[in-house]
Amino acid sequence: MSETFQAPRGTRDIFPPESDRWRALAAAFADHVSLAGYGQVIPPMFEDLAVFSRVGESTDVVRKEMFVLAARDGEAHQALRPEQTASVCRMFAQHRPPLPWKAWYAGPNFRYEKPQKGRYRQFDQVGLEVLGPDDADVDVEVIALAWRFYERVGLRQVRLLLNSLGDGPGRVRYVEALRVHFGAHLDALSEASRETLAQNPLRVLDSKRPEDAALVAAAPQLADYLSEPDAEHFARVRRGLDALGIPYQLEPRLVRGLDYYTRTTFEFAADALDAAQNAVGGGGRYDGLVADLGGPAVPGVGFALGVDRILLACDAEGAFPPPRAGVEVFVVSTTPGTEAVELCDELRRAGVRVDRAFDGRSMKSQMKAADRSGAVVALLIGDREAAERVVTMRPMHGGEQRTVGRDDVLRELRPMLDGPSGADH
RNA sequence: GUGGCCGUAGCUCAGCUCGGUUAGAGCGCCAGGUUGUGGCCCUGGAGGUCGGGGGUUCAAGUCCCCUCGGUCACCCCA
Repeated sequence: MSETFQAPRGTRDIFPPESDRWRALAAAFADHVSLAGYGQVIPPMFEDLAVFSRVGESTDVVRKEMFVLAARDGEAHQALRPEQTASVCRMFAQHRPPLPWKAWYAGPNFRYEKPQKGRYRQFDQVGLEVLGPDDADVDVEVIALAWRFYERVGLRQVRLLLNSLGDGPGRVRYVEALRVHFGAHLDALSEASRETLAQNPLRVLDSKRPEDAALVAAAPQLADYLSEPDAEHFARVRRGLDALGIPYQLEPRLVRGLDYYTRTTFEFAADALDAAQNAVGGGGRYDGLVADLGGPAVPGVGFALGVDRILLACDAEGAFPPPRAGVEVFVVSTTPGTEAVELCDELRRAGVRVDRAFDGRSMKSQMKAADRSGAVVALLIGDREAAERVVTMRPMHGGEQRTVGRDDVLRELRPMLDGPSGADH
């Protein structure tokens, strides 16, 4: 067993029909956000280490979960991306596309974590970002697009958690208040949280350790520290969501794992998901990130949705089954000639989905293969058919088989194939 | 990084408690029963260094130690 290779820890090999489902989900997302004017961007899968460092020196993502690439000189300057928001902002800072800039993306990210259900070292996300507008309506649009996407794939048991982290002076005062609050009870705080406090007091609120629960509950409320504009912004976000009938749950302790978030933050929890990792998406505003990456002071807001977890949640809810795949026609040939290769080629060029058997197996064996392929029709070419330039068409789900002229196959076949499920996807 | 549970055919598992002749089943795969025809049925076949290493023993899939891997959870997050 030690001689055989296997996929690296935390990665998975995906086969049909699951891979068909992945493709369908990505296609659904592309279609979904195209309707709202977003264009796809494809950033590289690795970046300068510093690009990701900007998302937060104090975060686990940066401190211990980065897949750092060893360069030839032995120095580490680059890393596989742990998320794509930073890459997209770097793209913006570098190329300066016109504002507002609405971009979506899809693809794998990498975090060096210990795997468990719903958490992998390579995981796929689809997401989008809007750079430029400061308008709360953009926050609403972004959240709504995520919410409607879950609806679109058929998920029902998703909860939207919403918070505002504030920004500017209010944020500074709040962080200071937290530092004072937790600092006064250091001995009551868990070891891990004491360390977090030194790095980023906000994130202590995120602690789920039981020993911290009382202190976290007694902590100052962020809402009391929001500046007037930030409070107004947040109110507008909520009003927009109300208008769209999108339910949300205010979660004052939702600070999220990346340091760049300001003001609106949100997360989507899949309640049907029987796993500890039940966040199927999240995002928020990051008004300072582009500037941190050397760009202009342009505000931004966006989200990322976890493809792996969405699909797990779909499993739990019986939603989004794999699309029909496979072929419609199967060619069975027991002749030594080129009839089968020619027939397959002709039909495929006409857009018919065709497979066949190889290695000169017996007709019985090939018929079994035809059955397994899911084809609606089998086309048989034995010595008799070859000699007479004809093909026997056998319906696989009942009906009389008949023999037609070789040149009439395509025309005779068409009515036997059930329309739309045919040539597309 | 820490902890619980689990590693026997391609897959799902029995056998391990109380060590003992050629390690089993179902499904899947291949072939035959029908010398040109699938699904059901019947028969046969291929396929396993029992995760790896060490130890105990006359004898280890079975007992002990180590190790690797998987999985779930903590932490954190998609």
